[in-house]
Amino acid sequence: MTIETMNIRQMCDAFDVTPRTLRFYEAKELLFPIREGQRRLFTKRDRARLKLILRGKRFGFSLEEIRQLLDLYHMDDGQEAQLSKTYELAKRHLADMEAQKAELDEAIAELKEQMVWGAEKLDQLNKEKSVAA
Amino acid sequence: MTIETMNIRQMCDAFDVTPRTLRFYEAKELLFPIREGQRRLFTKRDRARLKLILRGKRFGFSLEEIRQLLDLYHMDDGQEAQLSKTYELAKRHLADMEAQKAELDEAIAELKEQMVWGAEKLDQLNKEKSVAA
DNA sequence: CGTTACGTTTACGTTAACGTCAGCTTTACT
DNA sequence: AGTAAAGCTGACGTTAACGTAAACGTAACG
Repeated sequence: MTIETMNIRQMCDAFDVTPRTLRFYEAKELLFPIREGQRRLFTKRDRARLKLILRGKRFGFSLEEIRQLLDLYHMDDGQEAQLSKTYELAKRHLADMEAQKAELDEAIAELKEQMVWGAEKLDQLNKEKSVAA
Repeated sequence: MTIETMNIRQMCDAFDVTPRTLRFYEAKELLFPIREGQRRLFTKRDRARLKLILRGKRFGFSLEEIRQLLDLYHMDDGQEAQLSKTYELAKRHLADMEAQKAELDEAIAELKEQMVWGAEKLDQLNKEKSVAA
């Protein structure tokens, strides 16, 4: 069975972030650890959110953008008031990500081409060297 | 026939950036516009580089990382000294981008799933409304 | 019971990537 | 010649996302 809650150190080790980062995310209302006295306890929900946060960052979204998106993933059945708004936001992000994917594919192709060129050049240099030897 | 060189305003309009940005990139040695008196003239080479810069930024690379990568694209046949180093760097970036692509695919799939859930919820809310009417 | 380890709050510091503004040239009209 | 437009060079300001350090709490260990 997996641990229900984690302290700050366990979180840091699990996700490779600093305590400062976790406190910062809490201050920005991206995470909501519960308190045991004054210590923070991070729940399964916090861990799911953190995973999404870190992923979002890798794709170049700001913490504020991510915060809004998290609502879609953690919308409890109570407050569907903003659901429609959140849904629109998600649609925009999805479009964003798909555009990013298309461009990424192109960039990868181009870089590969350049590297073929580079490999040829390197090969050529090595041949010259072995002739000189 | 395409224009050989562009002034700063034409560049800004073409790439949707500010003059400050172009001067900043020059200061950081990412661009090397020639001078006509004190005015900058951006060549075809500068335009190619700027395109790569902006693309790199969208993938979350820092300007410094991008600056180093640009060497691979604009290595003239003279200074192949650093070619091998640059090649290694490009390999790392390529791996980076392919990892990013894999994760992006996953993220897109997950977000889509969430949106299906959201769509169902929205549908449900609309039905309740029309019953009430 | 002292101290070591882990955690907390508060607050100022830092870096990247520009924005903004002042003051000066140069070019383009009229 | 006068002046408006476009560009230039500093130089200081700004925002996001943390880093870092001080000063304190508390819980367990020897």
